[in-house]
Amino acid sequence: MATIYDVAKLAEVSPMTVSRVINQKGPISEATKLKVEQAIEALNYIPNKSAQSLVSKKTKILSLLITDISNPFFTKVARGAEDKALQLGYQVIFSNSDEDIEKESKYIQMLLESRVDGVLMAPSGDQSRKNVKKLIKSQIPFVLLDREIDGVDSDIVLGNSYEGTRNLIDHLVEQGHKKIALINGPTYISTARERKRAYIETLQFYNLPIDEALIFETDYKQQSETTIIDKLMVLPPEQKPTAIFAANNFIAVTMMKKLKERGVNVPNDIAFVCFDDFDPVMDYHPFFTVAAQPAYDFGYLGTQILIDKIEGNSSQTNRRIVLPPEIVIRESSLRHNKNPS
Amino acid sequence: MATIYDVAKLAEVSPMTVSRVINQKGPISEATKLKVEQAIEALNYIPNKSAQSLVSKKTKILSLLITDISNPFFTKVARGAEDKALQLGYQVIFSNSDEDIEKESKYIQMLLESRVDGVLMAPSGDQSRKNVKKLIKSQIPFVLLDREIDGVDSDIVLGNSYEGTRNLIDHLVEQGHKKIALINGPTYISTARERKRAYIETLQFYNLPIDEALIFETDYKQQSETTIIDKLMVLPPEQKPTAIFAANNFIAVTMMKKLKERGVNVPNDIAFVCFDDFDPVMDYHPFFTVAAQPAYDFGYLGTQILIDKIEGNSSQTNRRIVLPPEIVIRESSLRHNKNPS
DNA sequence: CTGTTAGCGCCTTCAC
DNA sequence: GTGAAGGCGCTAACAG
Repeated sequence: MATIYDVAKLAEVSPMTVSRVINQKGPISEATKLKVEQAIEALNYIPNKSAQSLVSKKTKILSLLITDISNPFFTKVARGAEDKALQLGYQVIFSNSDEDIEKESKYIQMLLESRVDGVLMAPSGDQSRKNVKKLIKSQIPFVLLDREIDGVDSDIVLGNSYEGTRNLIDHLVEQGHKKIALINGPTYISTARERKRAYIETLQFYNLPIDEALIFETDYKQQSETTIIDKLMVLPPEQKPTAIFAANNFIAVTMMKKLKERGVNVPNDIAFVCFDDFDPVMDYHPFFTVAAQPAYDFGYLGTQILIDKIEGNSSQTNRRIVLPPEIVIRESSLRHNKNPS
Repeated sequence: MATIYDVAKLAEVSPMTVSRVINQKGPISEATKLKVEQAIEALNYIPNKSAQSLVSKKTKILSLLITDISNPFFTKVARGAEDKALQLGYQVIFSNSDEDIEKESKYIQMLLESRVDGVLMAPSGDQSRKNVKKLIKSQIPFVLLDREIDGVDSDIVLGNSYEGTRNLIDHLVEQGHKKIALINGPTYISTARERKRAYIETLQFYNLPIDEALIFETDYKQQSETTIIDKLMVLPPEQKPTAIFAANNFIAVTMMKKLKERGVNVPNDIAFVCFDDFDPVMDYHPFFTVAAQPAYDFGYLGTQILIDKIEGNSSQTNRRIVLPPEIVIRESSLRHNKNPS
């Protein structure tokens, strides 16, 4: 692999001159510039970023640390992040923590070693505080995505979990539901806390009772607790919920599968709503009533803010961007009244 | 940010000794090792990968160059790649070419500059040959995913497009269909070529006519040609297809949307099948009959092969792994005979 | 078991 | 407009 010296020799100039033409800075005569470019071409010379980074202390690499790219929500976040990164000349390394603090910590260590210029992170929960502290200690800029960490103030792009939840419950109540089960994520994750708070406060607003037997906590992962449905189904008729609110899309899918196994029909036997949308398949064959978040924008805006920080175009105060979810009412929460199509 | 020299000074040893404990190689006495570790801790020292790379000529970074992470197919590929990479101590940079050779070329340049140790690539088409040549010229190991490039022999992991298509058509013919439209991807992409070949040969096998008016070519992207459905719908009854085969999931979604707009019911008015699956939402609310590919394995195995090549554990001959698709028959290709549920 | 020397490829600084 | 010297942080090769 050719180096700047090889090019210099061929072009009969100094390495410094070659460096100048590569980086297009400093004064160069057209003639020598041409010679150098020909030499670069002839030798198939490609600048070595490791060497550049060593000097410049910039890698032009961002780290995107999410919980699971398989979740359509994070897929869109990733797409948004990558688009903005490309625009601004950065590359992005992605990592899946799987909601596991150990895995997350391992990645934090790796990204510190890589000297990435900045980090976009959807923390696995409040326990991520220690990892964020590491970033701060190493002075590497970061932006949180989707989830806050209790007690840390930082730049962040997230959705309005409270509002989305309230609107979803509003809808359910309008449909006549009074007993609504909440199948939540872990409350050490800020979104789950907010969704629970909104659930409770909205029920209270409607003077509906809060029944602890209808509130569950599982995790946001693909395989969540399937016994919840069983517990719900054995409840006496006067306590059994007529609607379920799942706190994210993965929980929704797991619960729906279980309901189906149990022979429970949605929406006729029980209504169903959830947070987060699915992939574009829903565009033509909609089913779930959801609070859909602008996930692409989480990534896109988060990356914009991050790069602003990296390049020092940023204000000192932390930015906090809260994006509203869109309530999309579909079949899963609407009791069939006409002939089914 | 502390360097190896700072650590050396604090621990009262030479930088080389520090290097040895970091890399856990070479003989070290327990005593000095401890001293060094304490110094590392005290200074919050983290090895600089750029510097290591400059010396070792290894970055421990892989490039995953796909067309669009938003496609659930590639999402799974990415997940598989990342899982295997982590196992083996690599990080992965991901990029979306959007089926655009220009964008792909730009990324190839970037990854060459980054000196990634290897590349996993789903080429945008046969025109990607020039990019692959660049990789070869720079001697950087690569593995192709999902798509072959006409005229290039390489390690590759892909699906069996021919078999998947044949099985899908078999199914349609069994359902009594004789006029089946093909809405294909661009034939400069190997999968589209194979799917077309299988489509034609299978129809011939059944002594069914090949009607050019039923064969279309659009692209594999999210927004494909929507006039195709219009063209299909104005065909005279004796020519109008009773079934549609879409060559990938994005095409399927676009066509389904258009059919819906046009008031055409699937599967009652027309049957529908496609290549590639969607996200897990389908697990409980299945609709599309598909040839589902083991996308996760594409990424997982591809990464395994790539790292084998990088680390020289590889045989000289190129490996070619062809994974069979799974035909999943669902609602979209089955005419309703009972009361709809 | 530990240290010294030299160099990876590039760029900053300062001459000319 | 161009070049020489030195150093970024680390490690291979050799010495002791």
